[in-house]
Amino acid sequence: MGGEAGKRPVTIREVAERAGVSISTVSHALSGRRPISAATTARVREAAAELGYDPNPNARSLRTGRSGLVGLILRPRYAVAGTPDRAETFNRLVGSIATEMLRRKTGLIHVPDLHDPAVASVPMDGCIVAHPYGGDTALAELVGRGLPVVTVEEDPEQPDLPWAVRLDYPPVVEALLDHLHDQGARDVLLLSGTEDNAWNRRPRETYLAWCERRALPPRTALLSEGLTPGDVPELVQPLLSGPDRPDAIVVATSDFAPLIAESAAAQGLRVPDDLLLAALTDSEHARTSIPPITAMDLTHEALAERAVELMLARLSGAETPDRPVFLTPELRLRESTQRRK
Amino acid sequence: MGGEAGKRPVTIREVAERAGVSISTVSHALSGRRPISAATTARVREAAAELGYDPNPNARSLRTGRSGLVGLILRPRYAVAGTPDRAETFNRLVGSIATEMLRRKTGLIHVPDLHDPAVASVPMDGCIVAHPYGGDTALAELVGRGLPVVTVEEDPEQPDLPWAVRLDYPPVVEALLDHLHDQGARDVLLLSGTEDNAWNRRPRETYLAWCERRALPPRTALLSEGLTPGDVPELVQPLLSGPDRPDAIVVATSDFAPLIAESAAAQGLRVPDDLLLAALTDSEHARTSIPPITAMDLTHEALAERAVELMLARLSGAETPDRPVFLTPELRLRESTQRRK
DNA sequence: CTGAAAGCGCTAACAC
DNA sequence: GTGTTAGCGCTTTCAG
Repeated sequence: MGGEAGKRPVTIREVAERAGVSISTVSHALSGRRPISAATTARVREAAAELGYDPNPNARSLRTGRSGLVGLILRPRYAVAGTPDRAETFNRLVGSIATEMLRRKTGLIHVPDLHDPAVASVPMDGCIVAHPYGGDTALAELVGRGLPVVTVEEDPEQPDLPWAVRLDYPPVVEALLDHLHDQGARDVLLLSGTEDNAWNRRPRETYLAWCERRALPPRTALLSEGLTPGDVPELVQPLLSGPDRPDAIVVATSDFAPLIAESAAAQGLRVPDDLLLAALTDSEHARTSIPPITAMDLTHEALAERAVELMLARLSGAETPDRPVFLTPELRLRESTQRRK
Repeated sequence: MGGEAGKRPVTIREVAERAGVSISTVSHALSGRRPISAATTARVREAAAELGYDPNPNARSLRTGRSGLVGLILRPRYAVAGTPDRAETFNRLVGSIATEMLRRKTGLIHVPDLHDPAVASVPMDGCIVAHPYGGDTALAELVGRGLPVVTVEEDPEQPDLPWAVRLDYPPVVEALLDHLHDQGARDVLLLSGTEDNAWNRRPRETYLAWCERRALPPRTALLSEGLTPGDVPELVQPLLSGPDRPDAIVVATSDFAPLIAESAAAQGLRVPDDLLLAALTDSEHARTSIPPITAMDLTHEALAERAVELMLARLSGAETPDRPVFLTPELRLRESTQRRK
């Protein structure tokens, strides 16, 4: 207790002096890494407590080569730049990872900027990279440094890196498309995001394959995740007008789904009667929109739990697994894809 | 690129050898902290790039005494132990702080456990402590170490510490109580949480003062934030039965509000007709409950922004402010307190 | 069971 | 403009 801000921290040397022993004895008494007599240990502990000694983590890490800290890098640009609304996905993943790390009593560092030399680099023993891009540069950089990395979702160019937690999109996306087809959709438009990550790539691949199998012409377009809500209607408007308008839309970014529903309404199209609508991530917007919008829940809490587990296993020297961990997203069917009979 | 995991990191010494200069020249060429000829600088940069040199952050911090990292400690127990549902508040604050720190290009560390000696301590230049308890031990510990601390909400026992972002509860809680009174409530029950922090203390104080001013008998009870949803109904049931049941309830934890509405319904009481209901923090549960529940939004995004701003100012040597920063929570009036005429 | 001393990689005085 | 060197605080040999 007590003590004013800015005062010099207590060092091991001071503890040693006070306890009347050498600094190595202090180190060993406190760490228990070699036998020290009970009496000495007690004296050292007492001195340390009285002085309020707290070992300097930098000195320790410099010596041992480990910091006990894990880094976290969230790749998608919009995660940081996005509006508060858009932040839900980000918050959910970050919050889950932080919670899981706290449970495991390991510090987590949000890595500010790997490439900017003006930004101090970060003392981490390993790093979780979430939603890497295809051929991700940050990922390559870390791996190049020899740092143990675990990814949340795979780098789509390196899908088989074993230290990863992946989402198994195909069955879920197919289930969604089949559902739309069952509801009568014959002209499904896919609006992907522009970030080149697994979340945009895999569902698109599945969609194209599905269209081919069903002998339906694929229709795709892009809608950047970074758009402001105000931009969406005018981009979507043209897609909804004309005789060849789609009868179903699957949009990646769920925050845009309600805006699409509104645009449709402005053209006299009702959801789900005239247009089926689904999103590839879940959010409050999707749930509370009227009508509620069918969405794929990426189960961030589960992703976080497994990623942390994998990272800590890797740091404890576990064997390289044969393949990534696969999790299945949850399809949340709601009114927006349920045609009233 | 390239390079396999586990290989020894490149040190400044190797860069110096490769560039054919001394290590101090490398240091200065890279940091620009003293004039080095353009030719030498170029050679050094090239050598560093070829080798994939990344300065060891521990060595640097040990030397300079600063890590460029800020810690974050979230005090409420339920923040970590809570259910995924309860995590919304936590996620929102953590996500906002992380986002804000990333914008400011400063690393953020979630501090795992300050007291557990088995947990490595953390190299932080300062620490944000969110929602401290009355006479908070972690806060005292950090201050005792001389570490610059900024709090999100105040330690209720030390309300005047200037390095804090506080919420100005009284006017908002009064507005809520007045609103309930306007809607006919004459017997308002306050269900506080059990965490001894500002969020529980301040509204309670305001409530008691308000009751006295209105000459109404105060009625309060506790409902721990850590309860599982299943526990709530049986605890609330007795409060809702009998002739002296309240005609309005203000419950701190917003996740419990819908459960209280259900308990009321089970006893034949409708919200808002027979019972007004409001919560002291906002959440998806409150917004999407039927009816939607009036709640106080703690504006975590704003809290985060100001706290980060304050911390970085403090670390840059800004003067101690005269008083804490005050923010006003937002009252979200919804159907649960709107009596149908 | 305890002490002395090397050295982790870096920055900043201090020479030249 | 560049090199040499001390030393940040700790853990860990190596001696005793």
